[in-house]
Amino acid sequence: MQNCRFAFAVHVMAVLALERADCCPSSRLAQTVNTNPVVIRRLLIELQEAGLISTLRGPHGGALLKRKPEKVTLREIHQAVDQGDTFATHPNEPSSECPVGRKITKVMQRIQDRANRALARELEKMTLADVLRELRRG
Amino acid sequence: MQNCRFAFAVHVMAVLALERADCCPSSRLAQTVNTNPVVIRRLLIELQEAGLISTLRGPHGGALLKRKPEKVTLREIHQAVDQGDTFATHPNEPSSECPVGRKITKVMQRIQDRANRALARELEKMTLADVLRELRRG
DNA sequence: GGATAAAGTAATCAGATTTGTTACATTCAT
DNA sequence: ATGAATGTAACAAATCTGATTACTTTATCC
Repeated sequence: MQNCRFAFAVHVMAVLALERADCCPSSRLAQTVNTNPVVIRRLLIELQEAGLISTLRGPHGGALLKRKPEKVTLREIHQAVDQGDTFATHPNEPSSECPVGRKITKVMQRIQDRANRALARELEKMTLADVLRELRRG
Repeated sequence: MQNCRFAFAVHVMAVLALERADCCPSSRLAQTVNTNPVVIRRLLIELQEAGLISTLRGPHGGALLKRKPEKVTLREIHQAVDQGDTFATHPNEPSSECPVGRKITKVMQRIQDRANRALARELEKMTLADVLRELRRG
């Protein structure tokens, strides 16, 4: 399996959404996610660059949602922290002496693009507000 | 990025489709993919279990498509060799003392399911014959 | 029936990636 | 000034993954 940054990010965003206007320090976020504060801070930087949160230094600092949960799609969260492809391509250049090897990379790239777009379309349908709703229900 | 088994599998299946009725040994497949024959053989086992190919031992042995390329979807190839999820979940159990931590795993699982299904739907639309067509065109 | 060529398989290696950790610099409210 | 927080670099540890070696099993052909 792959990295868990998306899961961490959704978790963090959900906690921030519940906190509303209160700043939430990385130490607290780290506790509920059950990881190290530095891991969280690295994540916060990416969420910040994507314009989803802002952070404050100093006492009473921490992270803060910049938008209402209804206005944040899971696609944005995903792209913020996990900009890679859904699956990997050939690690070594395929043989150029084979008609398939010569062109497969380009064809695979097109398949990748379609897969990425399909995934993005689905994540676009879900917002942070939906996640909160599901958390309430169980 | 993740594993490249899907890319390898599509490559292998495309070569087998071009070979038609001829058996193709793992050594030849390994050459065009540019990897080790054992890597290919491990892949062939999975494709075989999925009912997409059959293999023969002994001299003039190798792998052989079981169906026409029009009847093989990329979804089948993907599921055969890459049955995992599109993204990973929390490596460590989230805190049960936080209302989010207590339920996030289940919610993430639902998100995963939707993402997996969306990906599968897209891959279902493409067949091995489509791949061959694109390989011919460039 | 022996030689040969292939798949099947187990064990291991090497490299890359990723998460977690420590330490420290920087910022800012009080 | 102090203290609490982020930002950040460096590194440790674990995991994953592709590649490799070596061997067994199976089947074909002479």
